[in-house]
Amino acid sequence: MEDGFRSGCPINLTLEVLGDRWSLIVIRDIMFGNRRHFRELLQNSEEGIASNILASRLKRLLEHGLLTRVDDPSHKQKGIYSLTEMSISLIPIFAEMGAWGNRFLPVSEELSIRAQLLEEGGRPLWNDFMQELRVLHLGAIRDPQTPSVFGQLQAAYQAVVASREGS
Amino acid sequence: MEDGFRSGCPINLTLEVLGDRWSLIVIRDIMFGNRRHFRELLQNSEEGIASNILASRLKRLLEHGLLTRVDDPSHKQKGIYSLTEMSISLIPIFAEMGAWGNRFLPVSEELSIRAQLLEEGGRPLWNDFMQELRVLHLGAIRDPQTPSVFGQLQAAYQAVVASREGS
DNA sequence: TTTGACCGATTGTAATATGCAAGCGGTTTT
DNA sequence: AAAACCGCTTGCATATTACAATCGGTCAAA
Repeated sequence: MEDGFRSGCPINLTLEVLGDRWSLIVIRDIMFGNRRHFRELLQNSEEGIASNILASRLKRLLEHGLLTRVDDPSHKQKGIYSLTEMSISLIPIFAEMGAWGNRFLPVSEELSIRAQLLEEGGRPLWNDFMQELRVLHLGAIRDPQTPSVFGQLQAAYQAVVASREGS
Repeated sequence: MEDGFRSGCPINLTLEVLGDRWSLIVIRDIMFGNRRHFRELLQNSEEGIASNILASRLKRLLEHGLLTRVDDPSHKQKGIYSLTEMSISLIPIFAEMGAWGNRFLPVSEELSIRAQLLEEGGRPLWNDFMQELRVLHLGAIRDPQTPSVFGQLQAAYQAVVASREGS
């Protein structure tokens, strides 16, 4: 029974794995921002993660099976980080967290549009997005029927940014 | 713009408010365990929260509007902690976290049954439960039509515990 | 009316996590 | 050959956490 966890409660276990201020941020950036390299995650970070924290979180997420890493064939020092089924399955949690934050916290307009679309799209959209992430990160075969959710989210974000610059 | 938050992203903001190892545990115990006093939260804690951490989390959650506190008329030193609409609205997040933990982490049977029921019940059950929590914590009027979700979850938990003791 | 259990916290101390800046040896680009 | 970039580490200061003991006050029972 004693595996180092505080309790076997599903919510507690989820918190023990993901309940800190950075782990989900890293996964979010890989997932929604398609950042696949260390430097991409470091330099494009909206919240300004420190390099040592990023390094420790990537290591931890690898250990817990939420990410995988392969060498980048185009650059001997780069690694490519990918989501796993475990982290792709976090989409509903991200969607609900985004919806809750949108409702109760002082979100900025351009960063909230994706959360809003995910909430409105509901489970069917989440499933499409998860399938798309399996294609991107797990090498699954893409179904040409389903439109790209990733593209939709990006386009909506760009549209808000553009409209705000124009105003 | 500068309100002390790292960014205006809904997911980041949610993490800044709830992204630690204890805040959601405290809310979970109030919500699913109906613990309303400091000592109840402290002594019945499955994970063994320390008293100073509990005190600081309760204070923080009050400040963020996730809990309210009133004096207990039956005891001059006791306070009664209640959920708010903001924390009751966390039900979908708890449900999704529970479902994810159930699927990917080494949960214990008796503590996972409630997460399983919440997942199977889906949005309609969540809505019933949220309405029930409004009755318990916000003084809303109870609809005698809808059966008690709280009672269902408790009964299922007890049943698992009993069956395990019997085996 | 005394006693002992209980009340919501607070304090002290040590361990751990985080934030920040600089730098590592090496690779790739110019 | 020089400069930019690569993932990642180190050192150090600060903040958060864990753990145990304890606070002054309240309550119920003897």
